[in-house]
Amino acid sequence: MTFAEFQKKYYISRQDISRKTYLENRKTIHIKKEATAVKNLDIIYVATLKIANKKGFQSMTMRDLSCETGMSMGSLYTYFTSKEELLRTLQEQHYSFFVRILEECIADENNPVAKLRKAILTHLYLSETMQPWFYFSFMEAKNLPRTEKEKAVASDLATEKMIGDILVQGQQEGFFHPHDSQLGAGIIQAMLQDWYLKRGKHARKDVSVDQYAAYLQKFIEAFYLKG
Amino acid sequence: MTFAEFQKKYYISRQDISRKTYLENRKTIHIKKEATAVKNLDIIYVATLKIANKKGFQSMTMRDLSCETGMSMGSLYTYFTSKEELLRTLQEQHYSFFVRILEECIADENNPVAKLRKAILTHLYLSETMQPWFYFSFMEAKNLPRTEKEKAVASDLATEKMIGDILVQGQQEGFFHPHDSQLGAGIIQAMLQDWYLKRGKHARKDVSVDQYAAYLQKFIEAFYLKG
DNA sequence: AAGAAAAATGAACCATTGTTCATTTTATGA
DNA sequence: TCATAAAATGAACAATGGTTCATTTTTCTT
Repeated sequence: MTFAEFQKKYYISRQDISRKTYLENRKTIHIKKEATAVKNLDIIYVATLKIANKKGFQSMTMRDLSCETGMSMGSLYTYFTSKEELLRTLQEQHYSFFVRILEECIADENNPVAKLRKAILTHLYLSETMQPWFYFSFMEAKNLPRTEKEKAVASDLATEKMIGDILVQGQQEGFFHPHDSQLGAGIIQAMLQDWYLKRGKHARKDVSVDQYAAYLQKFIEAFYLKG
Repeated sequence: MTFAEFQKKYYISRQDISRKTYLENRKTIHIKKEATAVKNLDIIYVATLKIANKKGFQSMTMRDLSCETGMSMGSLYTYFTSKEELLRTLQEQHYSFFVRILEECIADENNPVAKLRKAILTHLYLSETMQPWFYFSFMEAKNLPRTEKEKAVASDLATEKMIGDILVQGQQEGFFHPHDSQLGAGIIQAMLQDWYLKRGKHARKDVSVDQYAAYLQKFIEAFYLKG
């Protein structure tokens, strides 16, 4: 699967994240019409990620957000009860979207070599699709409220464990060299993170996600794959 | 060279960073006795990195810093003129320390295989020695004042270029496979960054910097080294 | 088109936080 | 031991920024 194919298959507009936000927070969002709420929630999310990724969420003022979204202060507060609640909801909704797609993608492969390839590819494609949130999630992790912070840490470990498990399986079945799978998983994860943390650099070098994925693949397989 | 040997050879107490800060900022630091200034600057730097790495520099209040250092608000302001100036000085002084040691360490190797090993090892050892600052520098890069931000970006690119140059040299001299050296340098850098960005995780796994270095070495050489 | 419901507005409020400075405490040296 | 310089103090000030709500504007319905 190429990135173009991935986008076609898993394309879900950003608005679907806003829609779920609205449906799950009807009590606190004082807007009656779904269309209005979804449209504005999307604007707020995009603006928040844009500003926060430039100057940090703490440094982003509600006036900044008001300016960027074109909405008044009071209007913003009909969509969430506080700045912290905005952070919480944004994180929660994007995270649950990420988990859903990831689980949908993986698990149909069985051969460890193919499984590793699929896992790496899916992660890269997802982080490409949702780059602003991946970056945000990494950089703001320490500022997240408790529950969301724990989810972020758990998600990080889950990703690492997923890769580690594939490495272990590959070793047991004789496909991979018997290297330390924990260290290996950590390093592979670091390579995956580099893609969304250094997006600007990769863009400047004109490296596509497919080129990056192919290079990673070769790099990793040179060390692990037997024969 | 092991990490223990590196520490012995390049050990410079943190106070040397404070001392240089004092000597270069005598006009703004309203303290007459060097010993007093150096001691307190060190306390301030350590506390700042500690708090900022936990909650972010913007979220750190001067009252937090006063509490952590045990110094009064007024006292803090005899060591720098503003919170931003503290950030600037801290970054500038640590960065110049880092560059000095890095340049001292590298450049005596000529064979590209040895050179790559030395570069990786030195970077890991330095980031181990100055972990709080490395982490800080990565996470706060976007909040740094203009000059310091540019230095941080330049430093990042310089590290990548250094690695890339070694890869190119190795390819030209026939030691390395002809892989894309730019992509390779970026990925190696990502592996190096993982060491100081995920310090807690590595500590929990009881991985020493020497173990990590050895693993990286093998990983990278499996892909690049011929034969 | 008019009335009612929904949505948006932004000035005002107040807690927080960077910064200062008149005063107190500590260190120095004769 | 006392006088003076050095250093530290923390309450007070001013600006910033999150939050609210009485009012206005827009949208919908009949």
